[in-house]
Amino acid sequence: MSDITIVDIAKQAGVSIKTVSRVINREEGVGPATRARVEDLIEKLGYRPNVSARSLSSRRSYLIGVVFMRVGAYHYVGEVQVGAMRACRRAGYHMVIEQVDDPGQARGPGLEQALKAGRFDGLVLTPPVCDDPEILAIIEAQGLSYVRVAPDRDFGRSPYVFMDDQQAAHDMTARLWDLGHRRIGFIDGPADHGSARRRREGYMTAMAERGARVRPEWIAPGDFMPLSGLEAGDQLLGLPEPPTAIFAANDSMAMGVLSAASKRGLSVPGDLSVVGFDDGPLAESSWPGLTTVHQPIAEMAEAATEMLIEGFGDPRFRSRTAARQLDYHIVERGSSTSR
Amino acid sequence: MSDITIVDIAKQAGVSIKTVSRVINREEGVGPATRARVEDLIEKLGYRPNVSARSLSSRRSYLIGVVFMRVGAYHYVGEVQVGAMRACRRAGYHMVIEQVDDPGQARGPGLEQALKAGRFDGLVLTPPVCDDPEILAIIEAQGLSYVRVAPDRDFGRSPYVFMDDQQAAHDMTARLWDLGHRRIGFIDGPADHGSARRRREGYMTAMAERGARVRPEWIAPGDFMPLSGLEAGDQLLGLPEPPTAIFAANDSMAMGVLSAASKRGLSVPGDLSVVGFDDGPLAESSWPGLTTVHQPIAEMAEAATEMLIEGFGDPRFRSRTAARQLDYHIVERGSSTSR
DNA sequence: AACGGCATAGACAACGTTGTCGTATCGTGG
DNA sequence: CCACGATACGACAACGTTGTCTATGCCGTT
Repeated sequence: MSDITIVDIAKQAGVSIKTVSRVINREEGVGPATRARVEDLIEKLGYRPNVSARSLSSRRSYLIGVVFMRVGAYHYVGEVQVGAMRACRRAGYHMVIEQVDDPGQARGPGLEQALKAGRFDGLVLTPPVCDDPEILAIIEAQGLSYVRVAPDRDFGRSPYVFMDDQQAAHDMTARLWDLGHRRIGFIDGPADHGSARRRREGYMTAMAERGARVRPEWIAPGDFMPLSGLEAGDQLLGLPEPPTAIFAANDSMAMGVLSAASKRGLSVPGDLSVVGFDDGPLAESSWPGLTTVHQPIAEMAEAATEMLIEGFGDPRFRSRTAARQLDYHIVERGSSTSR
Repeated sequence: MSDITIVDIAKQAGVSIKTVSRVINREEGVGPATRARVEDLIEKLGYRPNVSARSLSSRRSYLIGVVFMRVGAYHYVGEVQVGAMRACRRAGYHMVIEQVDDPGQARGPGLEQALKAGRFDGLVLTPPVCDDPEILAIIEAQGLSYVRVAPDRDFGRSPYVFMDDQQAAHDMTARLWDLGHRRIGFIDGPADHGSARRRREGYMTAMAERGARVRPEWIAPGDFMPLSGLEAGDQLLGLPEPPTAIFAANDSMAMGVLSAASKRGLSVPGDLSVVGFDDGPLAESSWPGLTTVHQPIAEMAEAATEMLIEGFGDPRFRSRTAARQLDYHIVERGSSTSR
């Protein structure tokens, strides 16, 4: 156990504990010589301030909560954690993760209690938690700062980080077009899902810009799960004039399309190009590898955490509707090729 | 912000703060009437003890660190977190996650600093961190309690939780045998990976018990990645007398085998049965669904966290070589059938 | 009646840091 | 040479809890 305290450092340096405190916190009012002496001692003894004492006194916990819901892909949450962790480390914060299993649980012993315990200097919220009005209300009632990652609405409610799903889908569609594909199918996501909607619109816009008439039967419904991709793919490939390329609104459904193709004995990308959206682990591990849009999830979480930390001390933080946009990019793998 | 403190409760209840403290901590020495009155008041005012003050005074942080390395599957880490979170919630602990990106980083600003800050009542270590001697040394130097999940060696070094990989692989092999398969291929994992070795041994034992001679070419090398599964599958299916069933040492490689089969125009499970190990998200999302061994990852992490929390206060905790074994089960999906 | 023991409760000092305010010391301008 | 402001530092009281020690009341026993 790290038994040395600020008092030990102060004694050995021949200064008061307050001076040591000043050095630790990079406050001014310490002469260069004194500062150096104290810093050396801290280094030498391997002293680390006790975080509990620190937060008790300063009313800051140096703790950031990352709130998420366990839906579908572990991948998303995992990437968020990686990014948030990077930012936390840099700023000397720790990261506590808080899981909300279902909206009802928010008021149970879970989230609310955790928030009330007086921890957390701020929160990073990920979808779909960041769009849950009940949870937002609880958080705001506690007076906590928070930043949202890829929120779907209430953009003015807090700072947030996002990427342009629509433009990304547009680019991907344009890419297929440039490869010579003209009959391009699209597999939609859940109806109430904002990202899914934006992706569909990107597809539609790109097609329209190129003077292509999107036939209604080219757009098949899906729910982001692989099985729905299989069914939708089956449906599209069963058309009298089937598409030569299929753009699924996420990777999982694209995987389903690969299965559908294999069921019909079609080779990918020879007979059919398939592209997805997300660049999750599935995209790499499928065969052939999936051409898809890379979402910078870790980077978005990192940026969000950064914004949060920078905003501490600013009382008007919550109303500052800062937003940061990050870039996607298209990852070319084996599942798409020119016609 | 939760501005009410133990003092407010004490005043309103007409008792001393110490008595309130006793109620909170379920200590004895409080009369039933007093206890009830205090409890009501706590409930009514929504009071939650300030964790910083608590840990400063009690030298307990009510914080548990989950240490992991970001390798391969998000799924594993995700499940670990789910399980550990359950145990933490029950016991009123919070969960801080600490990522070790590579062994070298352990001594960098990352893990060691985090540990020194005097946080963490204990740690839960997951593979492969739990087998890293350097990291274990750092942790032990801090005098921290820890429990390992599925360690691969040094079993006497700390309490741990595990499942019987060998028996599971044995059962799975027996199952294929009972379905009528006689030529059963096996795709191995990385050479230095303990679980992989145990799974192979389970397969070998089961075959041997049934009097089957395992031809060397039935065992193909792999590295737990899907591509290696594809190659190994290709190799096995290219044999003059190809196996009728392939058992891959993990799900990712089993996915590769599915691709290999589809490349050769073989239908699964009609022409070939394929089974895996892990029951990760791939197993559900593949087509056909993968028959596989379900590893109770979340449950193992939960048990480990429980052991950790129960062990607090026991100074000889680390040397208590308690171990808890959890059960696997086989999940039947569409990728295997009788011959 | 006196006493010991138990159940219940409170007073007070930690815990290790930061915030507030006070005080030397020093250089500088008048 | 003095007044004065800046600079560098320290004393001391928070912060909200728990740990330790002590006090009170009540019961049963002798």
